[in-house]
Amino acid sequence: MKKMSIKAVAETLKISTATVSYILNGKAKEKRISEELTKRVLAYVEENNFKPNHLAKSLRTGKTNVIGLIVEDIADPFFASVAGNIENIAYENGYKIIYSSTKNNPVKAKELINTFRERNVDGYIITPTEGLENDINQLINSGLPVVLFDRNCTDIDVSYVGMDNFDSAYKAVKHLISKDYKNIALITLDSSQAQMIDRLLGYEKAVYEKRIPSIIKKFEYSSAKVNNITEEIGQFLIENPSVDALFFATNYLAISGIELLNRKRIKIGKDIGIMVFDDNDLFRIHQPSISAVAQPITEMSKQLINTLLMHMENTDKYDAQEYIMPASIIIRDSSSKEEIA
Amino acid sequence: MKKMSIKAVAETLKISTATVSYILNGKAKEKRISEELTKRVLAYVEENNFKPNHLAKSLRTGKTNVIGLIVEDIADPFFASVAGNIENIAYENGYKIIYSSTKNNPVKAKELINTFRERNVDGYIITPTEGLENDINQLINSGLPVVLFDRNCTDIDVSYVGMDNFDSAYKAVKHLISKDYKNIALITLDSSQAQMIDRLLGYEKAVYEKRIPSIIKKFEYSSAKVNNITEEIGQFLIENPSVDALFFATNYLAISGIELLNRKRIKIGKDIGIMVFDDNDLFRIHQPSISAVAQPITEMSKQLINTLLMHMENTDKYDAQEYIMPASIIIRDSSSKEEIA
DNA sequence: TAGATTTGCTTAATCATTTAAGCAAATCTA
DNA sequence: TAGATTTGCTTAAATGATTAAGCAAATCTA
Repeated sequence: MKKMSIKAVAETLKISTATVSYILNGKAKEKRISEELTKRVLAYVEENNFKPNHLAKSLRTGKTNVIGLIVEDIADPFFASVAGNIENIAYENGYKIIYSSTKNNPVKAKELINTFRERNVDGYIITPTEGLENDINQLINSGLPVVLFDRNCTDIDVSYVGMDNFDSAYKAVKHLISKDYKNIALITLDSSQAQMIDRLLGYEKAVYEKRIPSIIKKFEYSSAKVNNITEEIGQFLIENPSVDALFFATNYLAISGIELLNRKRIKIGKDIGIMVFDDNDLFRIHQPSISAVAQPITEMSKQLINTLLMHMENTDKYDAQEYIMPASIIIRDSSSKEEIA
Repeated sequence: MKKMSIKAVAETLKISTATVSYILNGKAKEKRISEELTKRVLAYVEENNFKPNHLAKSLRTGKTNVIGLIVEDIADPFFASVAGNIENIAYENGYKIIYSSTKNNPVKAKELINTFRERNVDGYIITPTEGLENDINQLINSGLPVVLFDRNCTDIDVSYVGMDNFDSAYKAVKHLISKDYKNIALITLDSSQAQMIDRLLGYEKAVYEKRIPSIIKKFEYSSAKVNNITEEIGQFLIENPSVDALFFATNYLAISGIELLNRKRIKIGKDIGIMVFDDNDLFRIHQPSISAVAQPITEMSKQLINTLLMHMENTDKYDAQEYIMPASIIIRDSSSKEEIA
């Protein structure tokens, strides 16, 4: 079986490549190719299972039908779940996805944007690291479709899909307060990322309102190795014995924290209240179950890919859009002092 | 800033495109380009941050530097973790990864292989569905590098990276037996996939050896919606009251099972022993913690990508290789009847 | 029936690279 | 010093598509 190309097809059918190309691209009518020939070509192509070379097509048209997905870490359940959700809609629309993880490293993030540009991806979905504003602006100024998610970049007119971190943090802490916890510590990252700042501000609004102390423990992102976190949280609890509830600003901080509490036999719920940002199976199954702020992953993913597809279809007019989705506070055992049977 | 190309570079430097191309591809010496000109070109290219068009390069050379990753579900923690692990090594070697999920649907899997072929990916990493033998054979016969993982295809001479499902299932069940559980049920999928069959055979070897009953509950993969599973397991336990331990053949079956046991207030460890295939954070953090067969994800991922890279570098000689990695049985609270403090 | 229009294609440029083959000038050889 | 070799490049074909422009034959118009 010799290698097929439009040229080869044209030669065997004794017509020109242009004709074949027009027919394959559904422009037969428009280009006044006779119905008879159109049928003949389509039949031959079908029969021989010929597919035009995608690279040549991309080279000529400048479209690769590839979407670049740049997340903090593809192995993280939250991002993996988003990846799984956007995949369907992307594939239905003829797009493939190429992914990569920044590990929150701005240098790596910049590199990734550059390699994706070199690869001529048609659109970008990005969870930006700090200091990525310029690079993202360059994409936009080059007319490339971009949608940010999970965390926004301030001062850039770019589409964004995320959730209301401020409000959901506020509500989550208010829930803890309503359950009579009075010394609620926020366990978070030392980060200037918008979503982290919003979570912190939501926490502070809730504690200030009720005039209870603001107790904040910040971790360096770089030192975020699980072992360290577990121990540092232990140390923190020893130094702050009054603390009666913990509000974790991220998933993995919470996992380390829960591990510590279990190890120390501190009773979650009864001895210490827990609330976590970003739900996952683990928190639902844990005994006692862990209250969490659940991001609307499915809805966010849909909005994300649809917004990007919209941008890719209208590259002429640029119209950045923001979607701030509401989170739901899932109340479970860990935020109630009542004894669990 | 006008659009750059090798042609544009050549024109401004008043030399030919061939010269520029040779220099950029490190063939200056070989092609006897003077050192002076080489430096001049490299300096110009560096200064103007010129990168040759990847599509044109791919079209000409037939290499895209893209790896196709086809897994059951990218949102599954196990596959997400593998995706994260292979990413690094792939990127270091100049490869990007495009992923997609089969959802265990053979039709979709075939389609994916075809679209990846159309996209001219340089190599394939695949967790095959059932009935994918022909498609994989076609890839191999076309000289395309393929590595399977997680589950093998019988009767195909193809590279494979996986773990010893038979032996680890056997050991896991033997551990339960040693803890004095006498009616151990296997909760698995109704699947003809090699890894599932091996897990079943490992289970059966262990129970036959000790002359204890073989009790097997099989789920249709298609019916694998979380709610159903939870209820069906409940029903199964009612119908088989003698069962005193559960060995879950997959991750998500276990999650549903644990959810049910917790809901029914059946004490894990004490009332019923638990062992799970495929460890994850959840099982470590759960109270009581859940014993699991842990796949060596990092090692497998490394082997996977390195084997593929090896194949991609030696497309002339084909030499299929199998790596069966040992799993570790992680013994936690759930497989011991001792009371947990 | 002559000119205009429509039909049904084809020609050839273009996208941006790689690479075999070629060729003049410089240098070597004997 | 004439022929051979080496140096340092260039020419041009090829990769496989898309698409504006063109062109002969058929049909319409008045």
